[in-house]
Amino acid sequence: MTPDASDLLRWYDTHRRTLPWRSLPGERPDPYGVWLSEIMLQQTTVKAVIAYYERFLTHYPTVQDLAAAPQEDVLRLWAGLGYYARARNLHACAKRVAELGQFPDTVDELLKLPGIGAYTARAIAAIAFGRPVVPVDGNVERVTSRLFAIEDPLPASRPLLARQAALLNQSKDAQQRPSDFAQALFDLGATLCTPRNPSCLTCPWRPACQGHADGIAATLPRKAPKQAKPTRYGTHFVLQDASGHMLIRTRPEKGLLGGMDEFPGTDWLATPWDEKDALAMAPVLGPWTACGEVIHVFTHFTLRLMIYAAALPAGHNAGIDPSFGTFRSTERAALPGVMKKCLALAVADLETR
DNA sequence: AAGCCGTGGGG
DNA sequence: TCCCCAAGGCT
Repeated sequence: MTPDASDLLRWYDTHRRTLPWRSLPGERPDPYGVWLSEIMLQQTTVKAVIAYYERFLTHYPTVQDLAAAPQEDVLRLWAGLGYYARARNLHACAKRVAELGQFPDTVDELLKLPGIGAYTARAIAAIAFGRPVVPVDGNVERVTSRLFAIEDPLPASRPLLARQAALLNQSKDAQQRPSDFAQALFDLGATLCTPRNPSCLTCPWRPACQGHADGIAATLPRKAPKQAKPTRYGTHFVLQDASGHMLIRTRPEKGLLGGMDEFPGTDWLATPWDEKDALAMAPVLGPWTACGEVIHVFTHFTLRLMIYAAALPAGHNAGIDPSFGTFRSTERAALPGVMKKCLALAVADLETR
C-alpha cells in the first residue's frame, strides 16, 4: 500500500527543521535562496552549508549581484566547500538567470540551466514554485527503498526508486502542499529514516513501511561494492617572499580542483617521488626545509604530498618562471582544502625561523 | 554510462 | 583507525 501523505505532513508540521533557506510555514521562499541552498547542499551536509550560505547572501543579496561578480571572487568565497565545478556552474547559472530576468518556474526550463540536474530542478520547482513533483535525493532514495522493501542495490536501482518515489505524492494532501511534502521527505530521511539506526519507533510511516515489516529497513538501501581507492604522490613548494606573500598559481579550468589556486609542485603520480627528483622541480634552488606530509582523501583517490618551505631574502622574488605562479597574499587566493593543509604545515615551519 | 569531482564529521 | 556518508551533476 502507498503511505499516507497526510501522516507525513502532520509529522512535518510539528517536527520540521528550522533552516536559513527555509521560509516560514505558508510563506513563499525567494527562488534565489532556494536555488543557492540546493546547489550548496549537493553531496554536502547541512552543517557545512549554513555558514557558506549566509556568507554568499551577505556578499550577493540577489542573483543579479552574484551574476555581476568576478568568477575569481565567487571561487574564493566557495573555497573549502568542495566540488568546485558547482561554483563555476553557480556563477554561469546566475548570469543566465540575470539575462532571463528571473528563475524559470518549471522542471523542464530549470533543467536547461548549468549545475541543475534531475534532482535540483524538481527541488526548486517544488519548494520555490509549488510544482507537485518529488525531488529524489539520497534521503528520498533511502526512504523509498525501505517503504517498498526494494532490495536491488544502488546505483542500478536508481530508476526504479525514482518511479516508486513519484507515487508518494499522488494523494490530494501531497498535491496541495508540494513544497512541504518535498521537505518533509528530506527531514524524515535526515532525522528519523537515517542510514544507520533508523528511528522506526517514532516514524509516521512505520505502519506503511514494508522494509520495517520485513525487519530489513536498517539494511536498506543495498549498495554495490565500491572500488578500492588508489594513492597518489606529489611534492609542493611553499615559497614566501620578504613581504610575506606566497608563490601561487591557478589550476586549469577543468578537472580536479578546476580554477582553484595551488602552491607549485610536481605531478601527482602512482609512486612516491624520489626527494632529489622532486627538488629538481622546485621554483628556486633553495635551501628548502622539509615540513612534513599532507594526506588528503578525495572521492576517488588518496593524495600524499611532501611539503617544502623556503623564505626569500628581500629583492629576490623576481625572475621566477611564470609557470610557477606569482607572489600573492594567501587571503586573496582561492585555496582548496588540501592546499590550506599544505599552507598550515609550511607556516608552522616558517614561523619558527 | 561509468568515472570524475571535495570535504568534514560521525560511528 | 577506517569507513561511511551528505538536499548530485557533468561528460
